[in-house]
Amino acid sequence: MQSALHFDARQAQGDIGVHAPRRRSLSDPVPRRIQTGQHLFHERDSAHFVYQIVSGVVRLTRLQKDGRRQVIAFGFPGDVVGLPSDGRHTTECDAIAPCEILAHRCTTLMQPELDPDLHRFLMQAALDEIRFLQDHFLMLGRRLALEKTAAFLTLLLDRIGESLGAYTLVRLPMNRSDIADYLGLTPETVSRTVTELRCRKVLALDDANTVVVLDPNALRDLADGA
Amino acid sequence: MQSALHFDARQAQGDIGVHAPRRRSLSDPVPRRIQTGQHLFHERDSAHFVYQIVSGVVRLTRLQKDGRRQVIAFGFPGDVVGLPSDGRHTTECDAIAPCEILAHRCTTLMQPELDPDLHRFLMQAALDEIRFLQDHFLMLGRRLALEKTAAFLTLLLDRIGESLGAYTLVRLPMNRSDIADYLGLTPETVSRTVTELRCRKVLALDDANTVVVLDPNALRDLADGA
DNA sequence: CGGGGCCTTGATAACTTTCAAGTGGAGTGG
DNA sequence: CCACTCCACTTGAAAGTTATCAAGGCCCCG
Repeated sequence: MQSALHFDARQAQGDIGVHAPRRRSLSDPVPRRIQTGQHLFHERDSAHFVYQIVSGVVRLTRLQKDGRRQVIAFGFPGDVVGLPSDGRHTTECDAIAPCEILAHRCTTLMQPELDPDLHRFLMQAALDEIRFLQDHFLMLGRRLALEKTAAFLTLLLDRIGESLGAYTLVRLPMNRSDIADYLGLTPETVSRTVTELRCRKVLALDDANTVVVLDPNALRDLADGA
Repeated sequence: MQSALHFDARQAQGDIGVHAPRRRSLSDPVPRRIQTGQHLFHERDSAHFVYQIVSGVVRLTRLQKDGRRQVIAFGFPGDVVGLPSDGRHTTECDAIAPCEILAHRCTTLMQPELDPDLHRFLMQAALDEIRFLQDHFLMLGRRLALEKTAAFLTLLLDRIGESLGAYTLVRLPMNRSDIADYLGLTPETVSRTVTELRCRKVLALDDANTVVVLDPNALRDLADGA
């Protein structure tokens, strides 16, 4: 247990909504800092805020009756997470890296007049989220673990790749289990697949969570089923 | 080829937007009728309308480079389909049963003042769509074909089941390939799985597309991994 | 009556999961 | 500074599940 570290969403919402200074957008004036492992919200929580990731990475998950877990998405800088349905959050959300996060009032979703600019921003975020979730289907729908993993790494490459001379560095903020639960595989299979990609000289690993993409084109081809 | 039957979205949009009488909502005054096999829109089409299904069923798909197809969703009465990202449709959409459909102008998405009620309706539709897509993940993420198929049939049971005395009738508007492409399986595996459910007395089939759910609880248990 | 599409079923191959063991690095305490 | 522990990752072997390839049945329709 790490109750001392546990981030109480209701408490935080109180802080933000009641005590924090406000700007025209009714948003956090400055990003809130969140530590690894802390929760932003839980599934079925009454949703008072949506969250915009400024830095860091969060993990959105759904828990199943039988205890298994599905990772719905990872939230990277620029993403908006916590969009509610029927006034409630639809997933768990916790940080897998230290984050800076802006909170925006949910009321703006259904009341454009409160903040027209923010409202438009959130509408666009919702529409983009739909497209992104559809993209995720193409990954889960792929048949082979190699294709799924290559598609996932391609996504990260485009999203958080850091140029490293001729190659590109991808720092994985999530562990093998997270990737497995995102792709519908087991951690062992993910591990084996990464090993296979390394043997094919598509990747090199500095350590388990630091990937160097040696051959981006080969990676994309594998992702597309070549 | 069935070019005579092919529904040209741009043509239809012209009809709706320019010639059709308008109401306060800028929507179709009466539902437009669509026949099986006709397209509402294609992936990457510039999006001028979103569509509300009044009756019938549509199929939302994404095509892959290698020719494979992922069924993203089926649109049933009450659903809104065609929500755009970056002003473009993100999937193919065609009817798999005769449909009545209302078209709503996309401009309302980003300009609440054009029709506040419709705007709120569409925002809610977008948020609901996000939750629904997340639900779909739990199906695709399941490990066994039996669990996936049971989860899918449970969804249809709740959505379009028709009470039939002690049992519930589910008329499948889609074929085995559609189900397979929705669940990330092959048509053969879907067929075998349905046969298995029939052997277990969970289902009975009138014909291949007419399912009688004999034991809904068993179906739900299987869907949850029991 | 013939053709085509869809569904079903069978046999085999390919793939992934499961179970188990071993490796290595980070953090802790002596 | 070193030994120890823990945890994540990796690797191996066997079992289980699904895909693939192939064939047959059924129904609708021309």
